[in-house]
Amino acid sequence: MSTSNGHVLQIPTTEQVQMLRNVIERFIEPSEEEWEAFALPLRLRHIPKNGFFLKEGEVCSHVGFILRGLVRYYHVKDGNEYCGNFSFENSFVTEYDSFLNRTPSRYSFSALEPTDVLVFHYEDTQKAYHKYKTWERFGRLIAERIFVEVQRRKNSLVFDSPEQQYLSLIADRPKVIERVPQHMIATYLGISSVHLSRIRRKLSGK
Amino acid sequence: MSTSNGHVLQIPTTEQVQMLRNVIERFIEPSEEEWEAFALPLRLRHIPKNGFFLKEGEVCSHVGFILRGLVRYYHVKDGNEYCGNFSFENSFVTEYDSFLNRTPSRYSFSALEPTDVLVFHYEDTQKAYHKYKTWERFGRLIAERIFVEVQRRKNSLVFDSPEQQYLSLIADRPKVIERVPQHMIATYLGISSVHLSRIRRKLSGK
DNA sequence: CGTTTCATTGAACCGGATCAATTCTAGTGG
DNA sequence: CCACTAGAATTGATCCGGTTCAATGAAACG
Repeated sequence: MSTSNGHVLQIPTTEQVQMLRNVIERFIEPSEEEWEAFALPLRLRHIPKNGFFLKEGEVCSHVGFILRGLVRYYHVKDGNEYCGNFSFENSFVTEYDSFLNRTPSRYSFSALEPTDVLVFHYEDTQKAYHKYKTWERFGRLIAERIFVEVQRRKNSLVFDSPEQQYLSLIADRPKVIERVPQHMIATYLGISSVHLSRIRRKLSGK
Repeated sequence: MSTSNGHVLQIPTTEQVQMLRNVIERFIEPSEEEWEAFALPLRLRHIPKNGFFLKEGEVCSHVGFILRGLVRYYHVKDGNEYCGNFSFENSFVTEYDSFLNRTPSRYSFSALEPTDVLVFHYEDTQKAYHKYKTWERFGRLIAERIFVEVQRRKNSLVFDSPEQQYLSLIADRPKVIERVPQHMIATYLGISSVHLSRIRRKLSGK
């Protein structure tokens, strides 16, 4: 089975679907019927290292749930890449702006490691929202959650120095430090890789 | 009638409630029963110029809908105020992080003009969410919308120069230029008021 | 009408960028 | 398994955008 983009989609295993269910049940408790309706259209997609979940200019048609691996999103400006965020296993990934408004994405999403993603299609999410109050609720809770997340990130960009932001990364998101190349972290922090290197040296001398 | 904070709350007029209804019906079409259930707990709150909608350290217990006036939110750091955003009539205002997670707000919200706000209480929103699918849906749509908004803003902070951001403000949000003092716009853009002044001079010379 | 707050302008200074050279590291093929 | 290579990280030297400090000009306001 494959999409119009040429991506190969497969039927996920029970274990894989269970990983997603565990996360979802932190938010809601769907009945068996509700769960079935939701889980049926789920597909598994493998993205090789440096492969794309979404390319700039495409309309984002899926929400992804990362089972394994690491996806970053970035923007290209003047030939340089600027990373917006990094997503790891057990979290969701999508370009919500493009997804919700059916407009071309200005950002690309690529895998920094071999990555497995459970995807569900735009039409299927909308159907689930319309048909089941539970899924409508789940959609709300997720949207609220990611809103708070990006709001905090925005405030951090404005209020915290690059050094403070880096320290917060170490404390709150060690996976980023461990698994993302340094020059990408630098663009995420809005500084040059040279400057990040100097910050690291300064910090290690304490 | 007044809250524990000492804010005076009044019963809104039909016209005032209608203003909110007009906005809401761009998203959903509630039945009369659904509308009544939602509208009943609505209260009107007046905030004088330089008065507060929410103070740093308080838990945000209301969502506000601005009928008239202008509210900004800001953070105090080293004795300086940094504005996060400005909200005008016909838009919603709340500290969603504090509101949803029942944690103290790190930001203050104050009125830059005499402001009238329709407020609904946290408990009432949660009741409406639980009882009616329509309101659950509305909550989702609003959360999605403000997520996209703050996401765009975050990206703009990273990718656009202060000058470009100022030009976007003029083009997309002229009310901010017209009704917000310049030094507050400067902190919103993350630059000093001196620098904003120079940007303006440069632009006016074109 | 004086007082205070806000916007503009000039001068000195500084954080972080850029440019360029040098390790360090990981991946590749022989 | 080692040698080679290309990308990644570090370090030094230089440069520039934007800040801070300080003074002046212009509104807003009691």
